[in-house]
Amino acid sequence: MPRPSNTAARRSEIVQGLLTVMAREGYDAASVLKIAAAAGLTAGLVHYHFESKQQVLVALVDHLVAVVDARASTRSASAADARGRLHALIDAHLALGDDADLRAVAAWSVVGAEALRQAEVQAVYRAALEHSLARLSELARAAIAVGGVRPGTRRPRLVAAAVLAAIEGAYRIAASAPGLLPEGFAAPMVRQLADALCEVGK
Amino acid sequence: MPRPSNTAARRSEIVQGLLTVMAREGYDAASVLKIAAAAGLTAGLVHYHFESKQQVLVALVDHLVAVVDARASTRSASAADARGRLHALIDAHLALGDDADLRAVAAWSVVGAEALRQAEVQAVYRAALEHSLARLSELARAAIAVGGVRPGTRRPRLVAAAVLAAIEGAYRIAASAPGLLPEGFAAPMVRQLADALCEVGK
Amino acid sequence: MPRPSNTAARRSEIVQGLLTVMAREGYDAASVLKIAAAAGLTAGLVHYHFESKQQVLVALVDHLVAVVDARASTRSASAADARGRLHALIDAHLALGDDADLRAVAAWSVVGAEALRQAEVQAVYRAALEHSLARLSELARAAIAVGGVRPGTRRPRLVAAAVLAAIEGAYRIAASAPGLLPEGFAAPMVRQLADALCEVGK
Amino acid sequence: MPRPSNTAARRSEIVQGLLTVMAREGYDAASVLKIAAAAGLTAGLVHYHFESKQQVLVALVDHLVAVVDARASTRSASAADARGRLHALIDAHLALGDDADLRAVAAWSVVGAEALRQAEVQAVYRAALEHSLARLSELARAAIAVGGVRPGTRRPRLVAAAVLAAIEGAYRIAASAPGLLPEGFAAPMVRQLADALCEVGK
DNA sequence: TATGAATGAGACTTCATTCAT
DNA sequence: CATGAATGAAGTCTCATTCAT
Repeated sequence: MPRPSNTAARRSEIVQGLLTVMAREGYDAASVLKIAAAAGLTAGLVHYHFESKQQVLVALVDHLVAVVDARASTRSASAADARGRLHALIDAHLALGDDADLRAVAAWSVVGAEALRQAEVQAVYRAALEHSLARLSELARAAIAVGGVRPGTRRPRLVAAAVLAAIEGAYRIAASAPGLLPEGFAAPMVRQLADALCEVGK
Repeated sequence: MPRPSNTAARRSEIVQGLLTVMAREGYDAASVLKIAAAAGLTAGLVHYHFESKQQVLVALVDHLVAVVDARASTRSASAADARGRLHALIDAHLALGDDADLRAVAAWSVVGAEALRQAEVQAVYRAALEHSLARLSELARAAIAVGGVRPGTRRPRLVAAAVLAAIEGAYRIAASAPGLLPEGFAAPMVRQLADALCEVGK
Repeated sequence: MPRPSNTAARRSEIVQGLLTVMAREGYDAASVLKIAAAAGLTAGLVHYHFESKQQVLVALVDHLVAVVDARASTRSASAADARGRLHALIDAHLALGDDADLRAVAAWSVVGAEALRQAEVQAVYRAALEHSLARLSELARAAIAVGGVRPGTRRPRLVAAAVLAAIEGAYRIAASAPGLLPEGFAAPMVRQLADALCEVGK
Repeated sequence: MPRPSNTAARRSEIVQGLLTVMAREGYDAASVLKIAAAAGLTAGLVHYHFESKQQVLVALVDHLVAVVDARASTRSASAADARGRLHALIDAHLALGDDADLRAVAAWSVVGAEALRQAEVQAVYRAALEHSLARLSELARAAIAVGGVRPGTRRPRLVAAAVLAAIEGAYRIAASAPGLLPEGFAAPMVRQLADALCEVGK
């Protein structure tokens, strides 16, 4: 009679531990000992559930992407039109409502830097950006098309790229220069940016 | 007769060493030994010219900011109008003409992550962003004002923030997900973004 | 009705697991996890059947000795004379017919090194050598005695020691410098060595 | 003005440290900390002078081979004839005069076991055996040739192999089953073995 | 100024062993 | 009997920093 595994739960706890520590101190300073302590576990156990510290980071990236995806689905459902869905996607990325979000933003900032060095992290980071870019492109196309115009493929892609860059930049600024932009400023800013570029594109 | 001091030159070499290594491997992995080797020096000498490794990083940030500033001055001089000067500033940030630029972009990406942990780095990183933000604001105001309109203070600030976020985001994407956006895409994209927001603001 | 115990079978599987892993990676690198995996079991189970990893090693030594003994009995039975029985004992040690033998040779090599550190292993290793030495002595005496001569006690002991050393050395060379001596070279070599020393001793 | 390097001396001290500890506890148990302590140094310094623990082992093998070679040269010089030179080479290997020799024997025993696992160690161990084998072959040929006989190539090679195996085996037995053979027994035993095989070969 | 040896702390990781289930 | 989660110690190695020369 096999004992029920608690691996999934433990892995999740460990990922949260990394999220917490990494948001505060970066990846290298997030020692396995600190990660474990933040999760209320021992260091050895981290390596029982993960092959290496790097694998914890990869799992964390997966988690962060999943959270944004889930938020996007929820918000998108209650949007009235294409422009509304574009805004919903932007908001899903830039929602900074609570502590958890702030930690996630800081962590995402670190992930980008870590992608420079670790091939596997770069792959998953890049995949996340590609995913966002594709969805943004699609929504931008629909938003521009409103009113019967049939946009080409270039304009939506430019809008998507601009929105994605602004989102990533807003993350960075919020995490690394806190208070430089007023709280709650990011989402409306990027929405206006998207609107302006869509408008001009018509 | 005392030897002439070569401290300034040595400091500059060391900063370049950090730039090179950090662009490739991040800050923590940029050991003093590697930095020294990249500069053709020995590890001990780094600590003769800098109090700590962190001080080298601070010096590097200063250097990166100075390079962008110098480039902005040059380009701005040959601009015809307010919009041209805004474009010049954007281009100064996003010029990615050669290897040195690519290394600088990657390094700047790492600086942002390091700002999360080191108060002194955060201060200088933040100061750099504030500096850019102020100049962008000013130029945006002038660009919007063209035609006799007198914009308020909010709109230019929003344009500046959007441009700054897009620039920082473009850095990140170029460094951490190379090839995701086509080469040479960033500068025109941000220029169009700025134009669109200025236009709508009129 | 209690389940019939499978302890004996399990212990044997575990010993085989250690044999396999140790031949490849040495004793320290043969972690309990690897031993268990090689036997298709789990790590916890190893400690249910053995008090410690060291006890598995002791059991392995017993196993290796038993295998050689059994082989010696078989071969000795079909030998015509004293010299033939001496050759049979040599062959029993140096038979390297299949993979199992090669693993055993490598493992025995590691056992010798481990005997340096672990008193209990040294005791059982030494007992095995004493056992071989005694039998070799006895057979050497009989071989020398052929023709009516009555050898003293020194000569047979020297022959036995030389044969034993050559056997142990052949193990070592076969395991740690594979291919240095041609395959199948060891047994005839030691037989000739034994013959020559017996001859001279007459 | 370059400071004089003490690296050579330090490396030698570290190698001696490994020799001491390894003779007592084997290779895996010879932690870098213990090696350093045995040499009166700190653990970090070991890695300053050696790339890895394995490299210390390789250096130790080189050292052990060099010691035997030097001893062989000395003894060989005062030998009267071919047989004498063969005896000198045997004695050079099996001299067990002092503590240093005993440690060396135990260490060599461990080296053989380690050669099973580490390719680089195997290479250097094998090279050492090949070197000995070639010299033994040559001397055996000369010893057999005494009296005008011209031996083939097979017989000397067999003598050399037997002698080498007996030497390696004697090492093993001396190290791992101390006292099993009387002290000072090994060298005469192998000399007689060599003589007997040469005699028969004529 | 410059070198390179030296230190000591701390990082990641592995592992024998225990134990609740 | 068997599993697999959990622990705690220990191991190798890296590194910023110091200092005699």
